[in-house]
Amino acid sequence: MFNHSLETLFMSEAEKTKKQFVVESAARLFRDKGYSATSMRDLAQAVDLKASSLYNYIQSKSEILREICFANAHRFIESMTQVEQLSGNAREKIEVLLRLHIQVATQDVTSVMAFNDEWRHLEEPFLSEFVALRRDYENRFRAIIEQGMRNGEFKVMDSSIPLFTLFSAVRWIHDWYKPNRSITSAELENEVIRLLLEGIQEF
Amino acid sequence: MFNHSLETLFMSEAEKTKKQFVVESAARLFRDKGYSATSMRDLAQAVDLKASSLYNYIQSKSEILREICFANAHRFIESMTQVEQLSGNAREKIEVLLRLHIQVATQDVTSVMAFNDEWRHLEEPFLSEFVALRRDYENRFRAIIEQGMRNGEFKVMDSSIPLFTLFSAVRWIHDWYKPNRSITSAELENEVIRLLLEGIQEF
DNA sequence: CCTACCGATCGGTAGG
DNA sequence: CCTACCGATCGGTAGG
Repeated sequence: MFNHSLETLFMSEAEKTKKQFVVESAARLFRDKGYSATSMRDLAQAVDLKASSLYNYIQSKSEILREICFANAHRFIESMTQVEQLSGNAREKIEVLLRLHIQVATQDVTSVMAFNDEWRHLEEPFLSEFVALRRDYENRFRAIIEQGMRNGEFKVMDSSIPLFTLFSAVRWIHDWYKPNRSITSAELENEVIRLLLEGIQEF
Repeated sequence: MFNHSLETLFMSEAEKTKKQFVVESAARLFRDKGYSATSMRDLAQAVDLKASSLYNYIQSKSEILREICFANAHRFIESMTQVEQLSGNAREKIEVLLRLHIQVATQDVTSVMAFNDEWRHLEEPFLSEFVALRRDYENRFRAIIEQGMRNGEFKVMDSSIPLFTLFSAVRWIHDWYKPNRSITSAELENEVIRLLLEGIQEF
C-alpha cells in the first residue's frame, strides 16, 4: 500500500507547505508538457530554485508523480465509497459522480492529469498498484451503471460503453475551463450533466 | 503549408514503404509511451535497425511527429468539407462526423494520438500551423452544432459544451478497442452514437 | 539552498 | 545499414 513517504513525517510545517508548492508546480508542468518532457531544471525554475535544491523537499521526480497519482486515486475511491452508501437510484449516483469529476477538473490541476494521462509513467511496483486502484474505481462505477440498466433507468448496452464514454466526456474540461470564462462552473456542470444523461438531441 | 518533405520525392517505392513502416511503428510507440518518452533507440529496436540507420528513412524524430499530425489533420478537414456539402440536417451531419471519429479510432493508431495527445510536442512554426488547422476543424464542427440549436434539433447551450464533450467522449475507444473484442466495431459505433445523441437515460 | 560535478542517455552525424 | 562517436541534457549526489 501507498503511504506518505517516511521523511514527510519529519518535515516541519513550513517544509510541508513548500513541498506542496513544489508538487503542485510540478503537476502544472506535467499537465502542460507531459511528465517526460518536464525536466527537474524546468521545475526548479518554476519554483525559483536550483535543480539540486529541489531534493530538499522531494526524493525524486518519480516520487512527485507517485504522490499526485495516489492522492487522486484515493480521493476518487473515497468519494465512490460515499456514493455507494447513498439511498438514491442509479441515475442519482451517476450524477453525483459526474459532478465530482467535473468539479475536480475545474478546481484541481492534478486530478485529471493523474487519472487520465501521466500515470502510465509510474514505475513498478507503483504502476501495477495504481492500475489496480483505477480498476477498482471503474468496476464500482460499472456496477452502478449495470444496476441502472437492470432497473430500466438506463439504456441497455455493453457497460464498457457508457462507463468509458462518461469518463472521457468530461476530460476536456480541465484543459478548457478558466475561472474568468463567461460560464460559471456550476452552469457548466449542469449543462454537461444534462447532455450526458439526456443526449444532445432535443425531443 | 505543410507538404511532403522534399527527399520523399526522391525515394523509391520500397523506401517509401519502409518509411511508412517506421512512421507507423513510431506512432504506436508514441501512443503507448508518449512522444518524449520514446527514444530513437526504442524506435530502432521496434523496426529491427540501429538508431543511426533510421535516418536513412526519416530526417528527425520531430519530422515523424509532424507527418503523423498533419496527415491526420488534413484527413479530418477533408472529411469535414465533404460533410458540409451533405443535404441532411445538423443531426445527420454530426452523426456522420462522430462515426468518422469512431471508425478512425478503431482502425488507425495514429489518428487519435495525433489529434488529442502528442501534437503539443510539435515545434514552431508547425505547432502554430497545426493549432490553426485544429481550430478550423473545431469551428466548422461548432457551426453545425449551432445550426442544429437554431433549428430546434439540439438542446440550446454554450456550443463549447457539446463541441468538446462529443470530441472527448470518443477518446477512450482507441485505447480500448481491439478487433477480438466481443463487440464489433459497427455495434460499438451504433451504441456510442445512440448514447451521445439520446443520452444514457431510458425514457 | 548553492556550486560543482557525476554517469547515463538523448537526438543526431561522419564515414564507410 | 553499421560502427564509432559527438555535444547537450537528463536525474541526481557530494559537500558545504
